[in-house]
This record gives sequence, structure tokens and C-alpha cells, in this order.
Amino acid sequence: MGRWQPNARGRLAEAALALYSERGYEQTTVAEIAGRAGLTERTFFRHYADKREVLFDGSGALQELFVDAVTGAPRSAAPIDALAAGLAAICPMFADRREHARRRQAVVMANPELLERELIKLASLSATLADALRRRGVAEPAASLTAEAGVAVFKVGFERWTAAGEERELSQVLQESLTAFRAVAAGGRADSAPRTGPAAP
Amino acid sequence: MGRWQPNARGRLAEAALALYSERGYEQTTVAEIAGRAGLTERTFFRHYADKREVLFDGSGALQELFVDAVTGAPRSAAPIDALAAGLAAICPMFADRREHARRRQAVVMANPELLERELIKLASLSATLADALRRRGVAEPAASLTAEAGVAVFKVGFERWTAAGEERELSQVLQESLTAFRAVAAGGRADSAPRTGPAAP
DNA sequence: CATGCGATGTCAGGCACTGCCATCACGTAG
DNA sequence: CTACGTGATGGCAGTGCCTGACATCGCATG
Repeated sequence: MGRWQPNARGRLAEAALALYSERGYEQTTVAEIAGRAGLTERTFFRHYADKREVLFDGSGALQELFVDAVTGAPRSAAPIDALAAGLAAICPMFADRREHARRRQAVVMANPELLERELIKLASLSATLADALRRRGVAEPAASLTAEAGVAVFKVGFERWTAAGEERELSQVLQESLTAFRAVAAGGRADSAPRTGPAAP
Repeated sequence: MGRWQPNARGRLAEAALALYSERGYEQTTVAEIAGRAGLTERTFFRHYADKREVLFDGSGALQELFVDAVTGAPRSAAPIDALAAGLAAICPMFADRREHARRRQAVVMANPELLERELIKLASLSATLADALRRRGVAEPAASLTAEAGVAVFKVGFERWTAAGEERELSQVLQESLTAFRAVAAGGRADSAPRTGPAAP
């Protein structure tokens, strides 16, 4: 047996989520997280850059899956359809993890500092997606706008999935969000009433 | 004459932008900002909640302008057109302020902590816009997605405006971004080539 | 056994931010 | 004119996040 217990990183992440849930993010000190994981504060900061990052371990893998799927979509696919392929690719990552996602989502939404970190992760995803789209030949500002749209669909869909019942699959909710988005952008009223005239900025 | 120099808040904001530009955000201490404004560190924190907030004084007014215009759009206007009215309403706020916007933009983009704050301000704007749209009768998830789209158009357009020459007006750039966005969401290739088949998530 | 290496611990310190109390000019009641 | 309340500020101590420098310890390799 080694000198140290295995998986220190994972133990820190577990301890942090548990303590943030139990007593709140601000009321939890890094020393307490480290202590619960059987480590010291200094070691916590060797594994995670700061007190927030400990909740965002999987964001790199998510971004990689999403972007690779967009890059690998058929050359004939329109930008919005390449995005759809990316959304489909990340769904397996959350299979059997809805309960974990719910707990994490509750903690993040309850703390502005954590929400800020979540948002910059999504912005990083958006920037990388825009880059992938440009390599597919999409011009600006269409590439950036498409990427932002994809992230918006993911964000809204993911939130609805965590709030939904067990019978609704993530892939299904994301597909619905994408469909609703297409309708809105096309100028639909989204409330079954007829429309009349547009306005210009 | 009063005991204190007037406009302490504004002096702090000016000093902060100047120091963040000159020597960088991380290399600037709050005590230095306060000193440059002829005040103390303690007083800085009475005017601004933290070291980042000092760069976001106008965000409340921006949000108010945007949301009020969406709320006040004709009942007959589709959601996306109400958004266009909001985008038009905020343009005067930046008249003759492009140079200030450029300096601030450069500082914010160069520092992840400041970018996080910028993103949460935009998220707050998005949430308030979604609320305004729901009050107009727009259902979910269309309301949230439309709001996210509006913020995306503003973000992308604003960045392009700060990077553009003096002859391009903000209202013009925002209108172009909105048009590009509509095209992308409709499934356009955005690169003048014909499209073939879509994909589903 | 000697040596290097990797993960951890220990310690000192800077800086962001907060709570508490003091200060001081100004306005106003008496 | 004096006394008192008020609002913006200063001073100071304290907590917690985060970092740099150095020490420790088990393991692998020679």
C-alpha cells in the first residue's frame, strides 16, 4: 500500500460538494474541505487553483466532446446542424448522473461566485466552438453567434433536464430546446398567436 | 466648500481604470486605487462591493434601458423584434464613449476575474429580459432562449464595434449582428455554399 | 546503499474584505 | 449661540484565500 490514500483529487471534490451543500459555500473554509478529505489546505491548492474550481473538474472533458463532434460533423452539414451533433455527443456524459448534476446545480445556482465560474466555462466553450466553426468555413459574426446559440441551448436545456422528471432524457430535452430556438429566431410568437409587423434596431 | 472633495465614487472608478490599464489588474492593490483618488481602502469598499465591481458602474442603467424598451415594444411585435427595439434603445448610452469603451474592454478581456464579472452581468441581463418576455406572453423555453440570443447579439456586436473604425456606428453593427444571427438560426451556411442535409441531436 | 523524484506537510506572509468605533464638518432644534 | 444628530470618512483588528520556500517521507532506480 502506498504512503498516501489514493485519489486525493476526487476525495477533495467529493468533500467540497458535500460541505457546500450542507452548510453553504461561503460558510465552508478550504481548511475544512481538506480536513474532510484527510489532507491539508496547502495540498488542496496543489490540486485546484482556487476554492471554486473544485466543482468544475469535468468541464474540460465536456468541452472536448462537444467541439470534437462539431469538427467531425459532415462537411455538408449547416452550422446549426453541426451544433446539433455536438449536443448529441455530450449526452452520454450525464447518463446516470442526474442526481449528482442536481446537487451540483443547486450549489452553483445558490452562489454568485460559483455562477461566475460556471459562466466563464461556458464562455470558453463558446469561444472554442466558434473556432471549430470557423475552421469549417463559417464566417464572422456567424461563427460566434452560432456558438453562443449552441451554448444557450445547452444551458437552458440542461437546467430544464435537472428540473425534470426521470422519464425525460437529456437528449430529448436538448432537442426540444433546439427546436424552440429555431422557431424563435425565425420570428415566431411562441404563443400560438399570429404575428404582424417587425421592428428594426 | 464641503469637507470632502465631490464625486468620490467617480474618482475611484477613474483611478481604478487608469491603474488597471497601466500596471494590470492583479498588480494593482485596492489601497493604491484609493490613494490615487485621495481616499482610504476602507472607503473604497463602502462605494464598491469588491475590487471588480468598480468597473461595472453603468451595468444597472444599461439593463434598465434594455428591458424597458423590450417591455414597451408594441404588443404586436414578435419576441425577436422586441429584442431589436431593446438593442436600439441602448445605443445612445455609448455615444461619444467608444474610446472609454475600448480601454475598459481591453482591461476586462485581459483578466479572467473581470471577465467572470462581465459574464454574470450579462447573465443577469438575460434573466431580466426573459422575465420581460414572459410578461409579454412568451412561453418557456422560448423566452429564455430569445433572451440569451439577444445578449449574444449584443455581446458579439459590441465587441466588433469597439474593434471597428470610427465610421461604423454601434446601431449599425448591432443590426448587422442581428441579421447574421437570424440567418444562422434559419440554417444558412453563412459562406455562400449550398446546403444539403441536416442532423438531429 | 545512495540518489533522485513525487506527493504531501509546515510556515510565513500578502492582500481582499469586514466589523467596530472614532472623527469631523454640516444642518437643525432649542 | 449651543447642543445634538447625521453622513461620509479614517483607523484598526481580524478572518480567510492564496502563494512561495523549504522540509519530509516513501518509492523507484542505479
